[in-house]
Amino acid sequence: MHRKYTRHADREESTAGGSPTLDKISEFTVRRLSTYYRILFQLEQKGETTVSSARLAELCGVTSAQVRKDLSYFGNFGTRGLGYQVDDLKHAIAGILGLHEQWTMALFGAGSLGHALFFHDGFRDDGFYFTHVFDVDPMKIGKKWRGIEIRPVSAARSVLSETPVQIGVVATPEDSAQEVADMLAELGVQGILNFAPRQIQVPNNVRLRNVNLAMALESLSFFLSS
Amino acid sequence: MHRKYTRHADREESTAGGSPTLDKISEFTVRRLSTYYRILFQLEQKGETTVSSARLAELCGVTSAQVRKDLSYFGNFGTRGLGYQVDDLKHAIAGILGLHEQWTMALFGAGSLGHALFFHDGFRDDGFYFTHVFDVDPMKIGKKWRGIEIRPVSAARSVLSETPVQIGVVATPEDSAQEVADMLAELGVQGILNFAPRQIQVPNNVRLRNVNLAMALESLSFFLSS
DNA sequence: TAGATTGTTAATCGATTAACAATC
DNA sequence: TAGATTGTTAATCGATTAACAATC
Repeated sequence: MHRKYTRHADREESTAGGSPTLDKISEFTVRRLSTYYRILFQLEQKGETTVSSARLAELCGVTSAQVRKDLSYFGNFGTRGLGYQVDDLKHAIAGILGLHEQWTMALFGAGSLGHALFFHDGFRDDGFYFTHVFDVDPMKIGKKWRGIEIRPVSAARSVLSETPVQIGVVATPEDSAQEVADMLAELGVQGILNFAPRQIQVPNNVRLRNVNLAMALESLSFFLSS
Repeated sequence: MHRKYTRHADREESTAGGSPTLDKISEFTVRRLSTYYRILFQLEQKGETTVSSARLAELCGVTSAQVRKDLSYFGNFGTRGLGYQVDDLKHAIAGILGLHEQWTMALFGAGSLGHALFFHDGFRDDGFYFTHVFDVDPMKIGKKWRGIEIRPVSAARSVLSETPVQIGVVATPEDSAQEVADMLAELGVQGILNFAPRQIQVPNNVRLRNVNLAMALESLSFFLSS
């Protein structure tokens, strides 16, 4: 659909009937695309209309060759001699990252982390919407967040069968993370974003991303303690 | 101190008078050490006393060679034929990551993200303690979190000169992130953990880690939209 | 046209892995 | 001792970068 794999797709026959070899793109490239996107956003706000790979690279802390290489996997977005149109490139990257679509998400765990995620503006700006919130705490059940009622986890299976979501966000204590993940997988979510500090197992057809808040601090203290 | 660089340190003269070539260790290795640490913690809780590199690797989703190689940068922690003592290895990795030390942190931004970070147990378990909280919102200033009073950001400079911290945690709106970072750098913090979705600049003597909550979702939607 | 900058190739760099001698 | 598993080397793999022809 929105992807164009100039090099790979044109060269060799696309592997096994299916989507165009997504796996050729590394996690590194995807992460950098997120960064380019954010910086382009800021450049646009500042009123800049064009940007070179060198300038974009400088702002993102990478090399200009890296920027051009990353983009080249998806198409030709620039003009030789001139650089890139900020708005066009931003729009193109949004498309590549899937941010033109609307994503629905169910939140598990309405503790302080769940609360922070639910009200995090960055998600909605990107097209990610929480449509359900579940918790086990009777004190929380029944409350409403932006009009969405917090419901018991025990109701999740039937609720989500009725009105499915694409992504499950796990912000429960670590003990219940795997249980929740199992249910989400069974219900057919496409992806799980896990904030519980525990390795969770999911079947192959579910995409998993783990975010561990302590890890960044541990990396920091490693480099600080010397 | 707690580091032993068998290969590097023994081979070549340690570069320029200083700590033993920390820069030889990649960010990848450090991140995996965090994962090993967490898994070892869980193994210990389950009562397991020894573990092989193969088993540890399986639980962490890496290869056994990777595990042994990562550890080999810091010393010999295992016994040929037998594997590793769970408690010893866990303790050794904690030392490597600097988790035996106590780290003091100042939190900037007492919004819902700041709140979640402040009350995140994982940090204290690792030896990271918030000792100060700052915000600009008059509604929040004066409140206490676990006995710590939320103070105006304008007071941060004098407060932190008086009682310094090692790490600054930025959970402000993105507009003020750079200002806060500048002040923290000036006050001589060693590291900054930034949760604001904005690239911030810091001088070379300050270690910076950015955590962008949206990035994990964007990576997810990239792989889902096909 | 001359200067600038892309898209892409080939070279380099660094991280991962396979393999195995050392040794419990 | 025989079997298991480490620590380490050398081979492989993949990601980054330098360089440049294409071209605005």
